[in-house]
Amino acid sequence: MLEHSVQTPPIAQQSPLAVGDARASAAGSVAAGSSLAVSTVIFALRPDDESGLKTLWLPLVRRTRDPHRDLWALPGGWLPADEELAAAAARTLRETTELSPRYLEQLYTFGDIDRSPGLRVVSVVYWALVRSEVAERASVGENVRWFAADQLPPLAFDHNRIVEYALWRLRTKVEYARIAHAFLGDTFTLAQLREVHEAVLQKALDPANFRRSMESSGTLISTDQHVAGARHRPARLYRYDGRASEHDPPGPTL
Amino acid sequence: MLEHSVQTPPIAQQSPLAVGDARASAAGSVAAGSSLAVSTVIFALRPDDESGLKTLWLPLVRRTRDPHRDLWALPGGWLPADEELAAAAARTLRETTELSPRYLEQLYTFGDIDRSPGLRVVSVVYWALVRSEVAERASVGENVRWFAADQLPPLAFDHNRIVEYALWRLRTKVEYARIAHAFLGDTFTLAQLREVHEAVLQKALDPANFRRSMESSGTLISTDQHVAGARHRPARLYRYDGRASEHDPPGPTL
DNA sequence: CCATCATATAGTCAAACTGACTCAAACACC
DNA sequence: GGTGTTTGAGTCAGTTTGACTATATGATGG
Repeated sequence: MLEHSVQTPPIAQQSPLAVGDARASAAGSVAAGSSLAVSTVIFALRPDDESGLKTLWLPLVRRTRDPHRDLWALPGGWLPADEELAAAAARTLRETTELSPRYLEQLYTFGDIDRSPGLRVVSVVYWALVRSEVAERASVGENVRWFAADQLPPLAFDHNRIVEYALWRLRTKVEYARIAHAFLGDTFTLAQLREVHEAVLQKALDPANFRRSMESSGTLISTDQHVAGARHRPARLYRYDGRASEHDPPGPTL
Repeated sequence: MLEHSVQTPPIAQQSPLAVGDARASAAGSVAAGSSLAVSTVIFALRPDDESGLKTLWLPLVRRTRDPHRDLWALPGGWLPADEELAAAAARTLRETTELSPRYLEQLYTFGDIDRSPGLRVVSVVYWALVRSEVAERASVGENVRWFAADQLPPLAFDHNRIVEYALWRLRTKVEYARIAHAFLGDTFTLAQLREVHEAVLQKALDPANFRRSMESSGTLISTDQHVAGARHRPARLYRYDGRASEHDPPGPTL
């Protein structure tokens, strides 16, 4: 287990801003003068209209004021002084989708001077995963809409870049971390779990090899339940082993 | 190259604040009211006084005002409205150590409500690597001192936690990313590079296997120079292949 | 000049891991 | 009861990895 191997993580860059439905907007001046916002990239799996295969989708909100009025943007808002960062991310998620995140993690802090016209805004961006079935019936309104993650229109600020980075992170992380189950219910079949991996990685995986690697990962608990109904051998239901990963560092997840 | 394998990256948590020698300190109120600071965890390799082996060291600054007056803290300060985040990190690094970073990357943004008494402060924290030889003659004054990374005193705010997280990140990243050379000069022997890895990972590595893995990584360019003088076979000098990693996502490094 | 020392560098070997693939099991459906 | 489809077990070869052996080469000291 030495040095170099496969992938090299990212080193993103500052950039956008995030104000879905920001509230107060007076350009207050801090110690040295910057505004702090929190935004969230929310991923869910949905069947593509055409292929029927599941793909990644995310909700965006329409901006109702300048700058970038009428453009779509990531859900977010100014950080209240009395709210934790992750809590603010979870709240904006809930406000736009009426969902609770199954997984929520800080992505990156974007702070380029020029990413927002006029006011300097620093955005702490989180990324979240929500369950597919729940996302199906998630609220959609005039100013909230779900988009296929790889077919986004030009977004406000540099939110396109943020989503790109979040996608990169999701795709690289799903290969070594146990996060795929965040798209599923408490119990699931290996086929369902594999479907998640295939949707995220955008490539087919060998069922037998996938099974082998998941079983050897030690993160699955097999139940004695099976799903019947399909015209083939019933699949066993599994549950995720919630015990903390031995490799995590400092903090918890949420 | 499927799913689960070795390590699971972190999910740090909010926490500290960072004001080495902060400047203005009026508790200005932003859009919703938080102060934004930038801090940097600066790593260098230094020979341990006793063992002579190289270990990780980092510079801290003594706080000259409340809160936590006289405690040691990470270099940092308030974010000027007209300065990029990474630039602010590099500047505080330069101001405290008179060095330029060979490697600089955003670590995490800490923003727990209670991590600073009184004022809510959100700190964007960077981590940096500097060359060992240069760090040797780095400035040290009454209010700046280098500490062994694994023997820190209680620091201001939750800077202890930040350093722990930065250490975790350095140790996991050195195994898959090409960052070890940031501790070295432009050319180096494989023994020197291995020494860096050993110091960071705190374990001995097999010279032959290390060589094999580095050579197969494709990131080393062998020069035709050798270092003579030692009482053994001369070691070849190598240079790092600066071409961008094919696996990086969105942004550059700095 | 030669023996010795210490590390550089090359090569070997077996266990572990991976991707591709085969095959029996088991249920729905006709 | 036969057919179709996916589950779940197992095989096999190629690759990777850790442990280890062996040779190369210059400095040093007699």
